[in-house]
Amino acid sequence: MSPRTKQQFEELRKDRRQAILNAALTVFANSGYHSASVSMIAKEADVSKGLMYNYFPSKEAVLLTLVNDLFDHVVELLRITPGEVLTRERFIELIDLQIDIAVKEPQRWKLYMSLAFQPEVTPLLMETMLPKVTPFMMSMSQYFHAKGYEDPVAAMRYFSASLDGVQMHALLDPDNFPVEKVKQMVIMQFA
Amino acid sequence: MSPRTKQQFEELRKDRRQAILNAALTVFANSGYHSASVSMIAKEADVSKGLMYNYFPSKEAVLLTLVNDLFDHVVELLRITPGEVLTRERFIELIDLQIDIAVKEPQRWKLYMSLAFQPEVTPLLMETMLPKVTPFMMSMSQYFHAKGYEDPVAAMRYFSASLDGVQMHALLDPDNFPVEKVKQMVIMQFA
DNA sequence: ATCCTTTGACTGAACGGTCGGTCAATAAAA
DNA sequence: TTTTATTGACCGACCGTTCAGTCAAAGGAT
Repeated sequence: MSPRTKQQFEELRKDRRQAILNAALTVFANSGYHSASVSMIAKEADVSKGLMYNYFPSKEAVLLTLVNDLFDHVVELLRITPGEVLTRERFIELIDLQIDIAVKEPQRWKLYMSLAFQPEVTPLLMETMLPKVTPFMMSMSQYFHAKGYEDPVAAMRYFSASLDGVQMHALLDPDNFPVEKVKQMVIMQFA
Repeated sequence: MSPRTKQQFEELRKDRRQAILNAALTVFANSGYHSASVSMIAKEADVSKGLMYNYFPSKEAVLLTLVNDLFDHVVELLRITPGEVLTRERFIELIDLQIDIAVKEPQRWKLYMSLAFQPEVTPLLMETMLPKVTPFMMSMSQYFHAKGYEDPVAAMRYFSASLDGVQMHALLDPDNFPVEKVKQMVIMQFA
């Protein structure tokens, strides 16, 4: 009744699935979500177009999977526990990690940034993003509160806006943007 | 032997052209450049699809015109003269103006931001942008140099990254982002 | 007044091409 | 034979773009 074992199939599917995701990330990051075609992704993944639809129900589903994986990756990297109280060292480490993500994984981060202003995907983006970043936000404003800022929430918003700006510029001009120096300035200012 | 006068035609064309540009800005800002179709723009402008091509050679040309107009608008608003030496008041005014652009003209600025990560248009964008923003950059780093920063260029890059981040967040969450408070914090920090 | 000619803005059907998505047929393994 | 991954021809929809033709307006001629 069963040719290959369930396990064999599962492993096969897992690998193929990942190959497709990797290819999609590359193509999306290089061409942008809308300009990237399913055929391009299939070719990049060395797979037929049809097979894509055996693994994902739609092009959009591929995108959402990628974004979800990205957020999970970030959460795991930062290891923020809800309600965590930040020491100065921890705060500095978080700045360091956050900026490094953009530098070390430009593809993933470019994709994420490029979606921020694509109105038809932004709601879906926010939906999966918000619950995962709120603990981070909370700890941040708590940190600023402890530092004596009169409006910790505003400080937190300014801080995270600055961080995003730095990531953005680091991505758009990776050869000239002085990441390390800027990182030090961010730390000087906020920590 | 003569139909409408030259002048009549010119005025007519000027109005229609602007109507098309306004419609295009709306549609581009709401749907993003790639998702927006020429038909959508035509409908928004109350004009036939064909007429669009009487006024602009291509969809891309419409976009480039919009972007160019935006930059001219910004240059005129900031009134930076090449080589200008900034006083503290002037520097503060520039911060104020820059952030206000994003708040007061969200459509235009959203469009501009959404293009930053659309790889096939970015080169064209940079081409028309760079010569117009370099005077600004120069004056900035000169200001930081005068303030005694040891690396004025890095400071300038950090500063403009922060500004972009603030504009970005102000656009993405206009209802909750505390623009005025953040503006004061930017001034406190950099001026 | 009435025609007639000339102009260029304007329309909408149509074009070649590409898109996301489907599906019948096949390959391969047990 | 059964099961499941895999293929690529194929579909309808829509894309940006083109173009043959329509139309209102204005002035000269009658």
